Amino acid sequence: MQSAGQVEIARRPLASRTNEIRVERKWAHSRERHLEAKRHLFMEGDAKSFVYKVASGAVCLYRIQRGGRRQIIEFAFEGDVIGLGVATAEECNAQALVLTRLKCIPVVTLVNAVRQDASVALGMFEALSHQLLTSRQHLSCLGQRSATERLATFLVSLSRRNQDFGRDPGVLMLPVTRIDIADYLGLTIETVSRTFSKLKSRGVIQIENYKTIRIRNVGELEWLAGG
Amino acid sequence: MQSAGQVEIARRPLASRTNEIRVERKWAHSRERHLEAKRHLFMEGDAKSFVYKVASGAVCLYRIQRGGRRQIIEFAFEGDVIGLGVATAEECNAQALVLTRLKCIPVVTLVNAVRQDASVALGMFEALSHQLLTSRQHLSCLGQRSATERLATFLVSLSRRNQDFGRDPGVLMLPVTRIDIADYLGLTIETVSRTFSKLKSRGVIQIENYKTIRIRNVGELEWLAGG
DNA sequence: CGGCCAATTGAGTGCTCTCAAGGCGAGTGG
DNA sequence: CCACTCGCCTTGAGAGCACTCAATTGGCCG
Repeated sequence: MQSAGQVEIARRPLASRTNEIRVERKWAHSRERHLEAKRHLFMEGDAKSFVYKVASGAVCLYRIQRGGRRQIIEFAFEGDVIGLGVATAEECNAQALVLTRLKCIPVVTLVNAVRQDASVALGMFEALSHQLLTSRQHLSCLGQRSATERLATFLVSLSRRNQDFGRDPGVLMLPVTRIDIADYLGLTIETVSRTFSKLKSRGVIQIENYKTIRIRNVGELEWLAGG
Repeated sequence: MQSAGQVEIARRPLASRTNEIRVERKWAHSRERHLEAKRHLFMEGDAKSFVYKVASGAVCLYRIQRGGRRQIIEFAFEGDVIGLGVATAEECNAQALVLTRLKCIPVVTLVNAVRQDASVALGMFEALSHQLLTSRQHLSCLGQRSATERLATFLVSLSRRNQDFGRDPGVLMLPVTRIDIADYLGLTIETVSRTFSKLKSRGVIQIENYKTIRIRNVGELEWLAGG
């Protein structure tokens, strides 16, 4: 299906360190904005005027469905980009979960930067590409997994994120309520709560308090999360 | 939150007719490949060597989970792009559902084109952006909706696609089996079948044969699909 | 006609949801 | 310091929807 040469070149595809640096510079020089917990960054249908990057805190992207049920599409934590895409209007709502600092680049500025500098374009492409992957993984999770597996998957992803940021992967400080978790995992708050209890009684986790979870058996948690 | 000027400029964002034309030219000059039904285009983990566009036929992108269950991430029909993203390896499996013709551009070629021509980059960005939107909509569907609503959503999306391609939106020629639908909607084949029967008995659809569905009550189908 | 595959239908189970009550912790006021 | 309240979480009981297992039907092809 392909020669060794093609594979070789494919190993350094659109992504690269250079892009990252150029893009980082853009973010570094951008304006910063603070958002209190529960405040909305934007609502579905708003004209898309900025692209954001979470500097600290946490934001959730969600959509409301008929019947008033809420689906959280994604949690955006430190380093995550929000609002990328070619649409002229926002496609979902964005709400801060806790006090959050955001880097903001006006779409106008970004479009110009993208036209002038291919590296910036590729940097954005990378970010978008990563979001697509995340979204598809989440999709698989919702389509196939039980409540226990979904929650385990969520906890493992938080643990991995801790590790990536040099924090203790064994202690999870949940920046979210049970309701948020439920809406993210496509469950009800009661099921999430029961599932936490089940994991606790199985000795997989320990619940220090509502917002702090200690992982006692990483192996089993990861097994439940499915690999 | 923004001035009128910003909104004005935001109305012609990264997407544009020019990009489309430049990108179309790329596709037009690309190599074509034929794939018989059930054949795989690529498997998860394969080195990413081409980006594809469906010229005719249908492809499904799927992942296998522990326990052997399959989640279909996306159906790719005529005009849809497959394999975009910065990863060096394929992230899911791609299998032809029927005899399919594909346009292929080597990743190497694409990367060069992207570096030289910002329009091509933006065209790819658009495609990726669209895929993200689709994926998120599908995610919401799986997270929140009942079997009936999910199937209705699927049928409505097929109907819309028919309309977009100038075909009769009232007659759906399913290029997929019940199993495919089940794996796409996160249901079992029996539930899909029962749901078809329910829609039939409610007079919403008419089942000409397994592969041909006639919509008898668009309004109710769209209502079930949730808007 | 018989074999095969896909789809349908039925019966029973189980996981998650709904509805409802109770517990925990923080903040407030007497 | 304690009682009260409020928000968030937990736990319980029962119902319902989708799943599992199993049998049957329908269409296609040799």
